[in-house]
Amino acid sequence: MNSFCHVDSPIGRLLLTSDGTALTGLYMEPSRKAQSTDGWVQDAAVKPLAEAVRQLGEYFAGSRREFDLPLRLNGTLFQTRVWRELTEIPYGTTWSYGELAKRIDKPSASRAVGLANGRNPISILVPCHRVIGADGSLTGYGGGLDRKRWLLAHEGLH
Amino acid sequence: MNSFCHVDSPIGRLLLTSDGTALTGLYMEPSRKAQSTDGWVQDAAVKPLAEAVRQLGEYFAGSRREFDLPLRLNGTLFQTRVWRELTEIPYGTTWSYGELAKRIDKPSASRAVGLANGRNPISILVPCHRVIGADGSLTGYGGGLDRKRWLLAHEGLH
DNA sequence: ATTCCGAGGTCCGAAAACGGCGAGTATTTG
DNA sequence: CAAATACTCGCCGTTTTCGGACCTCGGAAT
Repeated sequence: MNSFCHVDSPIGRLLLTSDGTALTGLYMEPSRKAQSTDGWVQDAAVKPLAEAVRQLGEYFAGSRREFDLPLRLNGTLFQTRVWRELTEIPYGTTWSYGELAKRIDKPSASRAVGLANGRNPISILVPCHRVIGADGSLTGYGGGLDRKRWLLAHEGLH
Repeated sequence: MNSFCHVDSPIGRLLLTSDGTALTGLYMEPSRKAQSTDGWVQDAAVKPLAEAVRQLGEYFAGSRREFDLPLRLNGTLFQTRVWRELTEIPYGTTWSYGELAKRIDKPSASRAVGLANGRNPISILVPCHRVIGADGSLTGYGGGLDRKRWLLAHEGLH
């Protein structure tokens, strides 16, 4: 049973989704890639949703640097490898797309990494905002570069 | 919840599947198009399965000529039209692929009908064995021509 | 800084291949 | 001469394949 809920944050309202046992999505609104919730149930009491809301509150308050929550990442083999690797980037740290590519043994797939990055279904918790260009430029972000900048600044960078 | 069960018959062991409310498949074993039952539950007590087993017993015993059971047919628009039309063919009767094609208002799609026929997920209950070539030849059958021959003979033909 | 090009995974549309056919001609048989 | 086979070709929904385009890059050359 799929459920969802919303939560407000310094970077706008967030949409969280869950299959009941794990968190399956975290989308920023408004955003082009708005997830459709047709036929889903709005229920903030679902365990993964409630837990995510709590940890996000602590993250934005500055008292939490790591998340501990079951995530379910649905994607191609390559995408899930990228997304899992993303969760290895420490708080307040940035990697380049190329570094991430090397980490998953595809040293020349940095551009494909960017593509997979853009498909990340769980923003913030899977910290795709911590990946920037090799020259230090932010290059892009699903929720808009402003939010990427905000998140990195919030983690003490720049 | 998907469940399945097996039943023996004069033409070999049959695999039956159900989504809990209707019958979703009937496959002959061994067969190339063996359905995978990964993650499914073996439970012959599920209503549609138990009912199908009972009616199949009567069919093979010769005391039943029509089936009465909820079926769920998953396929393309064209396929479901073909499969539904198949259930209109009376016991002990054969149609040609071309006749069936005319019946669904696609008089020149006899070859496509053959294709859809081969994809029939519920053998016997959706009697694709009652369709033969315009010249009377059996032409083909998912479970093998021997079984097609047997079924037609069982229904008093040839 | 800017431009150029090669890299690789994914998506999308077009095109071709693939059959459980059938009708119409050829070719073979008694 | 029939009548039974054999071949050819058009038929059409589905599946598979293939070729480009796209993109949150990076390094080398201007």
